[in-house]
Amino acid sequence: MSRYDLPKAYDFKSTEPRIYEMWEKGGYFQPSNDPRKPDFDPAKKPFVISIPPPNVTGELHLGHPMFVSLEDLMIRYHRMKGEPTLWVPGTDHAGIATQLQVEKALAKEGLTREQIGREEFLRRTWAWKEKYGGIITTQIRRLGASCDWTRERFTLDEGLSRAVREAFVRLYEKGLIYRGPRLINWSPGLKTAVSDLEVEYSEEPGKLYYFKYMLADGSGEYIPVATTRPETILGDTAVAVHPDDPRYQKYIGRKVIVPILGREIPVIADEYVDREFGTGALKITPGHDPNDYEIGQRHGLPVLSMLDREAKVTEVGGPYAGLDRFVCREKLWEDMRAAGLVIKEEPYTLNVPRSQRGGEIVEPMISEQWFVKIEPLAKAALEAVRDGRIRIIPERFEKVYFNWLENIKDWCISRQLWWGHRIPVWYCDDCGGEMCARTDPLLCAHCGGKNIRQDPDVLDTWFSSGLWPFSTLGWPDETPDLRYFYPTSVMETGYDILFFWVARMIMMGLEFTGQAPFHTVYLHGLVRDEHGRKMSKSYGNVIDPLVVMDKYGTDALRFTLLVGSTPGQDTNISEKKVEANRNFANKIWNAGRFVISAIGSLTPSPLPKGEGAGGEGWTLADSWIWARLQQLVRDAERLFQAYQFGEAGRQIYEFFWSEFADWYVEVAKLQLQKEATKAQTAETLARVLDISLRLLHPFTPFVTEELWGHLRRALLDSPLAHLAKDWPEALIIAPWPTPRDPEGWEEAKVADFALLQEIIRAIRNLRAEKKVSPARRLPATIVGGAKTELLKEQAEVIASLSGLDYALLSIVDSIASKPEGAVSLVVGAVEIHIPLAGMVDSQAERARLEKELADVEAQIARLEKLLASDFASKAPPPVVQKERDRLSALLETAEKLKAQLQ
RNA sequence: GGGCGCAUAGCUCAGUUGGUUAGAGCGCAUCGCUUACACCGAUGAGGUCAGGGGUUCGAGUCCCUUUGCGCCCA
Repeated sequence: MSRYDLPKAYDFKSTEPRIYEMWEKGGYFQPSNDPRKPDFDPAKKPFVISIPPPNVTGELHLGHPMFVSLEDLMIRYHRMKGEPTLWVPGTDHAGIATQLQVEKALAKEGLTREQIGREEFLRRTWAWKEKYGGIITTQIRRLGASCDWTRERFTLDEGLSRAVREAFVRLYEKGLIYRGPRLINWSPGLKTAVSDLEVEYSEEPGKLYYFKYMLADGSGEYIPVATTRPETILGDTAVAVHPDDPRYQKYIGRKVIVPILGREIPVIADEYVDREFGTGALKITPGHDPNDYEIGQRHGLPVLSMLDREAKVTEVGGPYAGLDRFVCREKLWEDMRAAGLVIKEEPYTLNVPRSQRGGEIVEPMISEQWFVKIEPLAKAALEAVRDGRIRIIPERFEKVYFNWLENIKDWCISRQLWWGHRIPVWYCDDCGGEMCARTDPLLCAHCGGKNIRQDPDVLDTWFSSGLWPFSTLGWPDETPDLRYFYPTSVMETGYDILFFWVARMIMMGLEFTGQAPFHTVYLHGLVRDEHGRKMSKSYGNVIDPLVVMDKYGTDALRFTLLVGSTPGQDTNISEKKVEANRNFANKIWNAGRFVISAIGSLTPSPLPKGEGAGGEGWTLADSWIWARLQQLVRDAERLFQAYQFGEAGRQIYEFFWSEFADWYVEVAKLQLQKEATKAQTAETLARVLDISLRLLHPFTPFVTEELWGHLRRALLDSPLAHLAKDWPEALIIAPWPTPRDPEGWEEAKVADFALLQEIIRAIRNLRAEKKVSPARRLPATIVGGAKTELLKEQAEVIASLSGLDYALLSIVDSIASKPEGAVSLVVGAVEIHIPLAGMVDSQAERARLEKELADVEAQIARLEKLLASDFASKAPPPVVQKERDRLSALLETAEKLKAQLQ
């Protein structure tokens, strides 16, 4: 195989790993201007993204390729623009998820974490992380991610742990962290608190239970009450009615008796009560319901915890103590029925709070937890978006963001887990003192006692993720990286973690660094299956990105995700789409092969003068493709600036396939056969391919890098070596094409070429309709009118692309009468007569022309009406002119058609 | 209950300062292995841009409204 004899189909399997290694080893992922290096220039403005850290032991799913594609695209674009570019990679420790996996492994050995103890458990978890933690980053590499792996971080590594500690201590010292018993969401299975955000509500069929709250005075009177959770009766401390409810007003201030337990509790009045719901009387369980908790606070009601950490009934439940919450529900209800307290049950749709992790029913309960007083932080975060320091794309998510921050509740940050950042607070058993410290204390700061112990809880993983944009750069130290790369530029992630993560990063960034951590938030949508369904294992519609990449290549997957998505909008993916884009990668490859072989066939010869392809000596096709390419460069740049990456990709795709490959390459085949145009054609092919590959590189980095390398070597070995003399050694750092203003000649050339395309299409269409064999070259007479000169010049192109016989093609200014036995086509002012001896049915031919004339006349009528209306005076002149031009072309066509019908 | 999104060709989707006969991919039909590519090429069929109203010379695009689906928050 000779040097430029490339395989017929693009082989991504052998290419991708090789190219990635070349990039990484070549150091291209590291910023071109680096504070670690001696020639560092602090004045250059960098472009920085911190990766949304995937779970360290997580599995690759389509969400990863989505964010990697978008971020890598932005990073590559800015890198090619010559900006110092840094993409900081890393993973997070995913407290609950990882701990669950390790516990699962333990369970296989018949062990629990309590049995082996905290220390041993953590040792095992670290071992687990070492074993599986590299998988996800390897997979992210496979996606082509050009992040600086020398700066990879992990939320539990030493530096970041110090950042977490520092952040906690600062908030603590500022009085923004407090500990106390509050109503929180408790996960009985995991035995930890979870934050409000980690609870999802699902509508499920259930029952509404109606029963009697007997008056304590022994009158036999009762208040009917409805509840969805009868077991919580055991924790009731009041019954509430609406103050204006005539049914129950008389009971306000009196006492009722808790069923079975016999406790006396008051009847209170509160406007919160919805008179329409149930019976209009509400049982109040402050210990197990957020709304009841608030009512309880208002009325100073006692708070009873009737469930323990495992959601079993406590001693508050008297005879039911020790029962599981759901068993208790049944039992209590039966007992109440026996006691004649049950009124009825009816079917009811419940709103069941479930843990986002694992799906078990979460129990609101009172628990001693750590909280961040969030309001001051939220205020600052609101302000940063309101005043434009941070912009969210798409904009509508700003509203969502405001709404959440305006109604935010204090953040429960403690988790009763072992895997995570331990809360840096110690308690003294001697004096009861509490201390929060940056370094582990040995003695009590208050009494000097040795009997101190650290709070057993760890912090919510999102607490450390919130520090990510600056902790990864070295904070709290004023490192050179932090000084230069912070604030970062764009935060790109899914809209589903706007609250979880983005908002918290903004709050923390402002609080700890005084600066917004990034100026732009770009939110992508969720990836769904081809019919818009959420992917789920149980449904069996999960698409595994690794399988897809094995089958179609990384570029195909990336292109599919990038082009198929709009900011903030969910996107549906199917293998079919990826396959289509695999075909596109192959198209790029083969067009490239063609160009390279054209370059390889060159012998030294002079080139026409003039820059680009608009000047003297360039053919119409040369000028046309150059004009179109320059337009593409302008459009792509505009779209990139507007974060319209998908649209940019589509336009590049369209250009490459439908203009460059389908038309220019076809014309080039002809031009390459002639000595006079051979060199310039190869040059144009090379230049257009080069710029196209640069534009495509952020979308499909592998195939473009590979091909560009071949193109570069082919050029350097050819008489066109000067074209590539300034090119760098790899496409990844090749300059992004600079948009240039049009030079003035473009419009006419594009219009001329469009006429050729129309003529060629008309002839091809005729051939297809008349079933003329593709091999058969047809004679033709083209009557060009004002365009005769142009058509004569382009006769070979027309003949070649439409299958006419060049030797039997005559192009004339005008013609006395239509040739006998010929089929006639009309394209604007141009007539084409093709003799199709024996194939022309004059009857049918006449009908065809008549139909065409009718169409044209309908359009003429429409345009004449339009131009006679206010449109002519009110629309901008260029728009009007366009319609006038169109009309005159139609009039000419009609003219010709009529003549033919005579 | 509040907020947001979506509804465009059989399917999946583009269409961002409103410009006048609406685009792509897949699928479908007919033809073709022409020396870059059958992971291809050529040609074609297919749409009252969810319904109604309004603004405008002009609306898929802006405003109001109805219907259906989805999401977020409470």
